[in-house]
Amino acid sequence: MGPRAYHHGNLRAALLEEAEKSVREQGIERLSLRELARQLGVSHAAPRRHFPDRQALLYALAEAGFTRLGTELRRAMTRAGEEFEPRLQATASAYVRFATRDAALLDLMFAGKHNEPTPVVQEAALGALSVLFELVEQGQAEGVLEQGEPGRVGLVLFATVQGIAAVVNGGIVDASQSDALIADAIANFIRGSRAAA
Amino acid sequence: MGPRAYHHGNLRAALLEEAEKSVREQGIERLSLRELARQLGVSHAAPRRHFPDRQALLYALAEAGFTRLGTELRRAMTRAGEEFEPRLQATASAYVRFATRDAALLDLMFAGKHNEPTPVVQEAALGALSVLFELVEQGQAEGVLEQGEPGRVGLVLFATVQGIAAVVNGGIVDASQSDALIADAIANFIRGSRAAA
DNA sequence: ACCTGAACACCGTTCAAGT
DNA sequence: ACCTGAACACCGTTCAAGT
Repeated sequence: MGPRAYHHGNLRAALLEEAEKSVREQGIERLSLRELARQLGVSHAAPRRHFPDRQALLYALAEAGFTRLGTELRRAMTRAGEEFEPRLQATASAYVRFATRDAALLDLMFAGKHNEPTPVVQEAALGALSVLFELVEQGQAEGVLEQGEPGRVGLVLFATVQGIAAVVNGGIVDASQSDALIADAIANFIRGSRAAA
Repeated sequence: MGPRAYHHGNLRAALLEEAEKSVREQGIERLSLRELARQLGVSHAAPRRHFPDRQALLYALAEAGFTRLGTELRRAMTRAGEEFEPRLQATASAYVRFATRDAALLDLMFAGKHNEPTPVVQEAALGALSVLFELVEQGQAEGVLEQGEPGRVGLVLFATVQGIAAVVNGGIVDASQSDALIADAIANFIRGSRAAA
């Protein structure tokens, strides 16, 4: 099961790996199938066996991105202990860290508007975001957050972390202020959704 | 001062207008300088007089986008009357409307991470976003929002509306639920930032 | 099954030259 | 000052052909 030579059965995985690196370093627009093929030592037509066109590669990248995001969020959540608020803070922090390190990939993952999302990407997205909804359920179970459909307040939470990521990535706020913004926004979210006691 | 023929002194404005339409209909990736030139009946090298390269055109589009966003936000705010909460709701609504109608342009405006923002774009952005900060100041003056630096809570507000826009544009939530999400998120923001009374 | 090489229609960018 | 036309180096995509 060890990795074989790239152009002997492992080309798909190699393409994804190289593409993810390229997107991180150069952005989506600069991602070139021909350049990828060159770096992996195959002909420019070889990728077509694994990805029928450029868009198919982008979809695969988005799916892999959601999978990785999900595992990073879950790890951050579990490492933060059992208490609700630190858990939420840590998870939001992990989200923004992902978004900052892979800004172009995040754009790709949530492109959604200009190239309709594949069902398989949709599913991967919901899997990653389920961590946030679990957190909301925990908060509700502990009586910290207001009751009601978890979906409603979960959506507000998701919008909150996504908004922080967008503001940081948009260059509106300096990266050094990122932690402070996370703390403010999450504290604000909790206060706003707090159970009436 | 009336509009002269496109290829006689008005090419720059014509390029911007046509490019904005193209970005709205086809997204940024499909925007082609050669195609634009074709549609306007000039040679493919003519745009170069007004925009040294493709990126320069994108920056100009972003700047124009922020200017338009600013006027739309301000109009929505003033039309909503004097009361704080309806004003905030209306302004957030206008923001999301802009984001929905010009999703690709919004991406371009906040690209920031992968092509560093020009100072002139930065300034246009701050001008548009100043509407949000004014709203925060009004809320503070009326004692509805907590005191403290308006920048801090203004940033949280901005992250909130940007997050709503991202969630709606990302296809996570159906467009029909968009109004409900806005109402929820803004109400949540106000509760979370409410003055301790 | 997987890859190659040539071909096609497109790009952005550059530059000498025209008016 | 503003635009043209040819040229260059790159794309994504297609397809017959190789192993």
